[in-house]
Amino acid sequence: MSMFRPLMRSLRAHFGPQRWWHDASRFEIVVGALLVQRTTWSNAERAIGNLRQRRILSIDAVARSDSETLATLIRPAGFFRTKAVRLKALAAYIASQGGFAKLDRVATPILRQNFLDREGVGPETADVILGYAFGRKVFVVDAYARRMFERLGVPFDASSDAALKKTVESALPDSDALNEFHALIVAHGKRYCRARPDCPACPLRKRCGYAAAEIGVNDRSA
DNA sequence: CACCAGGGTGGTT
DNA sequence: AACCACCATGGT
Repeated sequence: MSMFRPLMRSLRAHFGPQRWWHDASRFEIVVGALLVQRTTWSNAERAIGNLRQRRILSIDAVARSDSETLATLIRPAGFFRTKAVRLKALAAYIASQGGFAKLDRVATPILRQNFLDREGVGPETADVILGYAFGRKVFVVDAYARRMFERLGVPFDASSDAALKKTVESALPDSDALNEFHALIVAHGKRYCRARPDCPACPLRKRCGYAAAEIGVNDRSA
């Protein structure tokens, strides 16, 4: 069951360190997590750049801005009207709870549910926030992870993200490792598996720098 | 031109 | 529970 560590090592050897949000503020991570939904990071980055230029990258500044202003600024991220309302509400929520310092005292399961209760924050976004902005020991289950593990023949219940999440969280030591693992899985997915069910160029099949046999699991895709 | 990207929500069957 | 339409920009 502990094939995740060797998998992460070979992914890192292949793609190098990812360093998502390495020099970003905690609130910027929250903003990024919401804005990047169903779009590219480059588009989300432009939106964040617009917010920064207008000095609207703090909890209070976003909470005080009107949705129309936010919508204009985050336009490149797509779904901008929807996201503007949700972003403002999310900032207002964090402010209402006394900011990050107070939220840091909340237990992970409770904190996760609190974020899930926000409009526009689903399982993946909540876990990105918990993992990257709060340093909680959380693994982000996304489409890339499910597909990769399925291809590798990792036995997991396809109907339960929670089970897979828990399994990976138990296999890796801390938040940093889980964050890096998720980033590496995304890097792999973007490079090789983008919108291709058969994934002809996928290194998990042939030209694999970290072949399934190498990490001790069965390769179903072969 | 079509298809998709680091999702989530609300409605229908 | 499994679908569906919708949200919308920017890249290929």
